[in-house]
Amino acid sequence: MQIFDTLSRDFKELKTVNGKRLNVFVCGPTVYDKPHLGHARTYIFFDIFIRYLRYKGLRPFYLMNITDIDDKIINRANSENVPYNEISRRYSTEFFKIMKALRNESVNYYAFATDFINEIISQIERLMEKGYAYETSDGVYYSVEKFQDYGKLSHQDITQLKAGARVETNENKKNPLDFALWKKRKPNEPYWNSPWGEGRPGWHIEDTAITERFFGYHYDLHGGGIDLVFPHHEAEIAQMEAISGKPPLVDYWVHTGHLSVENVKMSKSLGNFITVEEILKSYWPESVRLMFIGMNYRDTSNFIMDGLNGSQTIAEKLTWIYRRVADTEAQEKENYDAFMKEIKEPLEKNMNTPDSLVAINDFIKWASNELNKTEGKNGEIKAILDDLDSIFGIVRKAPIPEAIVNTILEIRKSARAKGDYATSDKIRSDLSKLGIKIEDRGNESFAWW
RNA sequence: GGGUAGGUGGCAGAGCGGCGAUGCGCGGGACUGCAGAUCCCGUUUAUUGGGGUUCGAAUCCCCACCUACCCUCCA
Repeated sequence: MQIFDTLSRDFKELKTVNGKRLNVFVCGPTVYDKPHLGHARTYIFFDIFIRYLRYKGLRPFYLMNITDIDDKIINRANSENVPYNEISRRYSTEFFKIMKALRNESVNYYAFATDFINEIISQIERLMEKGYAYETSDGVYYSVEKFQDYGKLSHQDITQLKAGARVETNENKKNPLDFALWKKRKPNEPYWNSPWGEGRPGWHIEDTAITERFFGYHYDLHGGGIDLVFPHHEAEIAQMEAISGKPPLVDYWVHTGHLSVENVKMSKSLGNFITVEEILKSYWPESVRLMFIGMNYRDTSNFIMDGLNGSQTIAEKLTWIYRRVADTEAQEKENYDAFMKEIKEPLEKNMNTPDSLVAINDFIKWASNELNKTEGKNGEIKAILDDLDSIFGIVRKAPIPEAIVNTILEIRKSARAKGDYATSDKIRSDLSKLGIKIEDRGNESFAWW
């Protein structure tokens, strides 16, 4: 399949160097607040990407870091007057809860930065030995001028960066672009011991320490939000390739576009951050996923409520179909082959999920028609739904006590037979409030949820 | 100022040299006790602007304008 690589600015054929194994690292969150829709966008995309690779028969190892020590975490801890690790524990727990709620289940391992302090120190020591790092009164810094390729990922010219950028003022640094590998302890800050005294790791070094431990000097694919390209991923390249002397760090750099809300950039100051928690109070995770499937992952996209409402409609159609065939045995026959081909093909072209959605809609239309005519195609419909769910996670299979629902339907049926529509309508509307929809087809009724 | 990615109907969003998809929304009809779902029809000239290449351009080239992201933490 083809995938767009940020470094080469081109589509590249995805090849593995290790048979079916594919080592993948995606930048996880800094856990100092609740996840918002932008996080959902990025992590749902990578979840579907990995699910699809597995569906294809590859064996990706999906590694994600959790930044559990950082200025933001410390600030939040100070403002709440609690230890830093209470903040990181609270919001990492929240993050995992949200990931599960969104049906992002493909991560193999979450690596907490603070569990890799030894690896971090080891990397900094090696950078010092090789002359890429220097110590100052407040920390250890990476000297970007020592690394010839600095800027290659974001296609920046270091001298140009100096020219216009607002750069942090730090008298101790040789170059304003130099970034911290180790930050020496200030009063009331958490710390670990190191050859440079008590302190804590810089942000960029966490990720290379973790990936070196799991994957070594080189791995297949690195993902994250577009905003991380510079300086974060640039710094990762500088660190690991300087240490190893064996570029490249990774073969494919994959970045997701940002999400705005009702045409306004999401930001704390504007107060328009929409948390995933809030959205999931009113919408199914399947709907949220379908909404993002309808967007190209690389585009800067705009979230509008109408769009999510539309996705909810599609999610409900899929569920309606699923309920009708839930008890059927899956059959992978000709219609299954034809629809799955149409659905998979766009994914081969840089995960063009909007085009897959077209094929999914074709399937919905076909399946609805078939279900109105005959039961002959139910097995194939079931097989397609199973695959759709394993690739995209968009088929809702909520467990509801069917026996009870069926009993209620029987009661309602006799009410209708007597022409007692007041009762039958009340049952219908009450169940609807519980998320159970009833449809009448002649004398018989069908329930779904 | 520098870098990068883009500009297609009310909204979302494909197509990337040869009738401009698809979904949502909206309008109408069939069906229904009603509703929902489903089905059918419609939504009349939607490709930022201007040049160029070509028999033919949304698609390739040039110019302009506009947008987003990055150059500070950010998915």
